[in-house]
Parts: sequence; structure tokens; C-alpha cells
Amino acid sequence: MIEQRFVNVAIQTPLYNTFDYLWPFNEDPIIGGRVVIPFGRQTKVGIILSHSDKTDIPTTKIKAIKSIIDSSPVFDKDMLKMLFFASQYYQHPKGEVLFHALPLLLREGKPNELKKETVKICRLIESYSSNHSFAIEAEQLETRIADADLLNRELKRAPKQKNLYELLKNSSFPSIELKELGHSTATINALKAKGIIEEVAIEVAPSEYPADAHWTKTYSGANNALTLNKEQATAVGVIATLKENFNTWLIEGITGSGKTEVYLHLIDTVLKAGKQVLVLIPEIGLTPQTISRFNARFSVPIAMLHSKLNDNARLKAWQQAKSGDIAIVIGTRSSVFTPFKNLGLIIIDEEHDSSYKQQEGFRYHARDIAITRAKPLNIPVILGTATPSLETLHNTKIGKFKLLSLTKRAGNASLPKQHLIDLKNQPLEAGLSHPLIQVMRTHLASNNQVLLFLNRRGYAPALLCHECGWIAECRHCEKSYTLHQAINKLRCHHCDHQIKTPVQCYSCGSTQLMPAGIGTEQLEEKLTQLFPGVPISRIDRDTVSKKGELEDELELINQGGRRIIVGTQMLAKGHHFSDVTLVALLDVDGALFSADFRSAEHFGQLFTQVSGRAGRASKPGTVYLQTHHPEHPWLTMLFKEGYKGLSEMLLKEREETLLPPFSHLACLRAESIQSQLANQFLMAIKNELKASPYFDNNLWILGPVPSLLAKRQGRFRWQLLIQHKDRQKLHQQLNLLNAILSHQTTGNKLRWSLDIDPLDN
DNA sequence: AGCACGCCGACT
DNA sequence: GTCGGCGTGCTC
Repeated sequence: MIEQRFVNVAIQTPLYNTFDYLWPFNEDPIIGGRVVIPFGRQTKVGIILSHSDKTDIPTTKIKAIKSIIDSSPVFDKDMLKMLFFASQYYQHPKGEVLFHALPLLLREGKPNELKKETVKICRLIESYSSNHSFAIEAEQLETRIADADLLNRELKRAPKQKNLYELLKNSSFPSIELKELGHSTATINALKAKGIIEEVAIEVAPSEYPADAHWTKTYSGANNALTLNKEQATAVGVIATLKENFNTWLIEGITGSGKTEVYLHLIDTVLKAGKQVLVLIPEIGLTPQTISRFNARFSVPIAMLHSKLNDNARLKAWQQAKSGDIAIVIGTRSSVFTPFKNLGLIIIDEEHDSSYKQQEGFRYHARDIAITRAKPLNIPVILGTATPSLETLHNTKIGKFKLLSLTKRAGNASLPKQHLIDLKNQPLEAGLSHPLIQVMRTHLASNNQVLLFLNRRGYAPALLCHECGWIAECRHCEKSYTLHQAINKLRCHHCDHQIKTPVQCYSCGSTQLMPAGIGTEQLEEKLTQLFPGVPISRIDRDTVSKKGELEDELELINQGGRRIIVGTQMLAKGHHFSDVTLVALLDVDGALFSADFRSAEHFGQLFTQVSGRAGRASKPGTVYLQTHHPEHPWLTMLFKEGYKGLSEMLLKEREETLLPPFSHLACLRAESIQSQLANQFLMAIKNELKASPYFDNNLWILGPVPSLLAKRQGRFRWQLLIQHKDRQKLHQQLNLLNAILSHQTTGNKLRWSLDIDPLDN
């Protein structure tokens, strides 16, 4: 009897099961390797998960693997295990999760080979090389010596050329990529002209470095490291001594306390141990300053994974991290799936940042994935932020994470002084109160810069009829259009719809249409009137949409070419302005009365981050906040005890109301063109769930309720909030929910998605 | 998600 | 007569 072999394969498809195939080859299947398979009428790429000599699938259905792509796995055991866990945790199909973790070219079945590169190198012309191991005949030896004498004479008055010649002669590499070593083209050309060296283009595979040139062998410590203060040194010391253990550390460091310097010192100790480092940063956090800071500090190969990288570069970084040729990977959310040969440390900067959560498809949280990855590797994870998320803070309290605080600002810079301006009954000029305008004048008069934060782009958030009260609304989203006066258009900020600004009211025909509310465009206009001749910079998605425009504008600001800076959310992160002495938040009242239970937390984080943009040792900063509710408890707490105090207060509230992190959430969302379909679908699901014999009565189901944005792009959106005090039990119920969902035939009239640990609700 | 099959309206 | 609309069902 002939032994049959079968393999279980994951395929990129929204199906929750994996598929068995006949293994028609003599060689053994490689777990985690890719294969080409027939799938329905299509041909697809699959990943082998396991193999066996039997299958439950009837033999008539079984098809054979078409071909083998990989001779070694694209995922190692740890990675596969982590991805299986993620698939289960986020209730997302295995195939989708696995393929999501691969670079695009590998998903498509392209070979996983290190692409050879053409490198221009210089080397000694044969007769001048001393690196021959074969026997040299006597007369050849004599000419060789003569050549050497000639060389010495010829290069006597050209020390740089001689230097280069000696380097090539004595180096363990017979050839060298010269630009890297800083030899001028003049030196190279001179030696070329003398017929001593030649320039050739050769093909090299990135991993074929001579073993002694690999960074693990050559790394001898960081360059230009700064001296740490006591707190920083303690943090580095504590983490470094435990770096062979899994631990999640929260470095809670106020703005300017030098978190990054702590990261850099720790990276140094990990690199010295020959291990690699993964640094995760928020979506817009990869500034040119960050890049140059890392490059200046570490003479090791570093990969920066940003959104504008092409597929080949992405694949190359993936391969080089996997082979161990790259020492440090710095990247956004998706970089958490980068494979490593010998990972020694994961750093997550600005841990509270919501861009770590994927908001569509496979809705993972990169911070939580990072922690699951680090555990079996027994390596530390470092979360750094001035404003920790309540989840993280809670984890430090229950001892799951270890807390390290940095409370001192570098160079003894003091924290900005904070003031509230009560807007009640105040006359306003484009949202600016007179006291604020006065303060601005004094700061500008002493030659300082002023930063105004207004989280609303455009001219005005609404266009209103003065006679009948009609508001111009996007019919796809049922939200008011934002007026963009410069382009004379009304734009919907929830979908891409835009129309020409109407001259007449659609309802009563009146021509008395007026902008309502203030956006950055209007604020900028007003400022040019209030402060004639003062150069203003407006930074929002409308003014700095193209790549590099933001950098150029920031450069201009830091050179002193701008005096007033107006900006949205974009300004809250990363960039520091050392000549800004006044920061003002113009209108944050919306955040105080939002329906989202995370609103207070996010507001506290935003306020703290924006405040941190200003001031330095010699020029202390001042922060003003305008509000109609100066007595609001969140503001009172924030001004009295800062984010620390606010977050403690909010944690207590969450505990009393049993909201995360004191319970766990999942959100089932549905949307449909038909107004009631999504609502009815969710109701039916809820009923079926409750009718199940496995239903847990401690599971709370809230809804169906309309989403915060109840209509978007012409679709009505509803949601079901699912909550349980116990994480494990929530997941048992989610498995049940998923079983119900998977036998649902919804067709294309309705779209649904399940979000575990949702951030927006 | 693809991709087929299948059953009803306006066209060279 | 048939081209093609998208409803439904399947993928080892």
C-alpha cells in the first residue's frame, strides 16, 4: 500500500478554516513554507501549517499541491504560534492574519531570495595585490618588489592615495566600497589614472558579507552618547540587568525628560550582546530628526519602515532583519510582524498613540502583539510615553507591567505655567479672547513664537442660513459640510464629497448664508488682521499635504521665519519648537462633552502633548486654555495635578462604571445602504446569541445602537457593544458569536466587522 | 474575497 | 434570439 501524505494549508481568504491538500512530492513538507495550490478555479499561494498521513476530507475533494515555493520557512515556530494566537484573539481568519504579516511580494508568491545587488567597488589591479595565496615564482616576486618600490616613490607626495593603497593592500577585504569610507573621488581617480586600482561593478548578495565585517562582530558601542541623569541611569540599569527576561516596562517620562536617551542606551547594551532591536513609533513619528539621531548614534545597519517605502525595499528589509544583517528596525504599526534572527528588545514609543491599533480588516493592536511576541523570546518590551493609556497604567498597578518614572526635564527646564481663560460672555475674534490676544502681543513683543492649537481645519465647520437656520449637510453622512473658503467649496470631512459653495439657501432661497464656527483657515485670516506684518504658519492637512512640505515648514519655523503657528492635531506629536513660549488651545469644549468614554483620556493626552511643545531651559513656556467650562472636573484636575492626577481619577471612574480596563469590550459593527437592515441584522444576531445554550448571562450586550457617526458614505451604521468582566469568558462568547456569524448569509447588502478591544465607540 | 452558475430585462 | 444584471453558493 502506498502511503499518502497530506498537508494543512492557510490561504488568503476570508474563510475561517484551513485546507487539506495531497502532498505529491518525495521531499518532506516544510512547516511555515509557501506552496502554490489550486483553490476553486483559482491558483493561490498557501502556507503549510502541518502535515499528516490522514485527512477528514473525502478523497474526491482533495486536490494536490501544485508546486513548492520555499526551501525554508517564511515563519519560524514562534512567529506561527504568535500569529495563531492573534487570529484567535482578534477573531480574524488564520489565512488573512498570516498573509498580513508578510511583505506584499511574498504574499504574491515571489521568491524569498536575497536579491543580488550591483555595488561599485574599487580594488587593486592584480599585479599590485599582495593577497595571493598561491606560490609566486621567483622572477615574478622580483618584479613585484620592484613594483612596490615604484609605488612607494610614486605615492610619497600623495599621502591620501598612499593611505588608500595601504588600506586595500592590508585589508581583509581585497576590495572596498569607497564612498562609505569617505575617500574622495579625487583620490580614487588619481590612483585609477596611475593604473594601481580599478573600479568594477560586482553582484553581491546582502548576506554574503565576510563574517568579520558583520555588525555583530564590528559593533563597539554607541557614538556621542549623552550623560544620563540619575533617573535615566536607574532606568537603564534596572532594565539592562533584566534584559534576558521577559518584562513589560512602562517608562513614564514627562516631555523633555529624555526618554529617547534611555532607549538609546538600552539599545546599545542589546547591540553589544549581538541582538537585534525593534522600535515601534506612531504613524507620523518618523521625523528626519529621529532618523539622523539613530544613524549618528549607531554605526550598524538600520532599516526605517515608513509608509512610502516600495515593495522591493520592504521585502529587502524583511529579509535582512530575518537573516540578522540588519541590527535595528524602526517602523510603524505593521513593523511588529518583522521577523528577526535574534531579537533582543522591543521599544514602543508613545505607547498611548491610537495609530498602533489597526482600524480595518485585521484589527490588531501593535503594542499587545509586541508583548505576545516578546514573551516566548524572553526579552523586554519598553513602553514609553508622557501620557500612558489607562490600560497600561492599570497594568502597572496590578503588577503586570513594571513602572519607571522620569520626572526631571533635561537642563533643568521648568514645566510650562498653565492658565485657564473663561470664555463666558467674552467677545471673541475668530475664537480668540481679548485676554489671549493681549498675552500673544507680549510674547511676540519679546521676540518669541506663539503656537495656537485648533483641531478644526477649513474656514468654518458649518454653513448656516441666517434667515431659516438651514445647515448645509452632506447627504451621504448627514453631517454638516466644512466651508473651505480659499477654494470656494464645501467639503465633507467624513467622506470625500465636496460641492461648490452655494450662494442661496437650499431650503428658503435666501442669500444670507453665513459661516458658523471657526476653523484654522479663518483663524489665520483673522490673525493677519490682528497682527499685521507678523509671519504666520498654518499647519494642517490642507496646507501640508505633500511629502516634505511639513518638514520644510517646520524648518522655516525653527529658523525663526514664522512667529505665529496655527495648527491642528498634526502639531501635537513629535515636533518641538524651542522658541515657542506661548501655547494656546482655543476650543476643546467639544472633548469635554463627547459620547465616547475615552474622550477624557484622549483630551488629557492631547493637552499634555500640546503643552509639551513649548519652552526650554532659558525660555520657560506658558500654556493657555480657553473654555466655557473652567469649573469642569477634568480641567480642574488636569490643572491641579496634571495628566497623572486626571488619569488616576478616570481610572477610578472606569472601575465604578465597569468600563475598560475593568472589563473587556468587543464591538460588532454593521452597515447597509438600506436604513434598517444593519439594525435588524444586529438584533437577529443578538437574539440568536442569547438563545444559545452556551450563552453566558454575565455577558452584557448593549445595542443595537447607531454608531457615533450614524451615517457615512451613504451607509447607515449600527453597532452592538459586547462586554464581559472576564477576558477569557468574553473570548468564549466571541467564539460562539463567530460561529453564529459564519453561517450567516448576508450577501452584499450588508457589511459587518468585529472589533476586539475597540478604541472608538 | 473571487469566481462560477443561474435566472430575468433591453438590445445589435 | 443573447448580452449582462447581480443574487447565491462554494472553495480542501
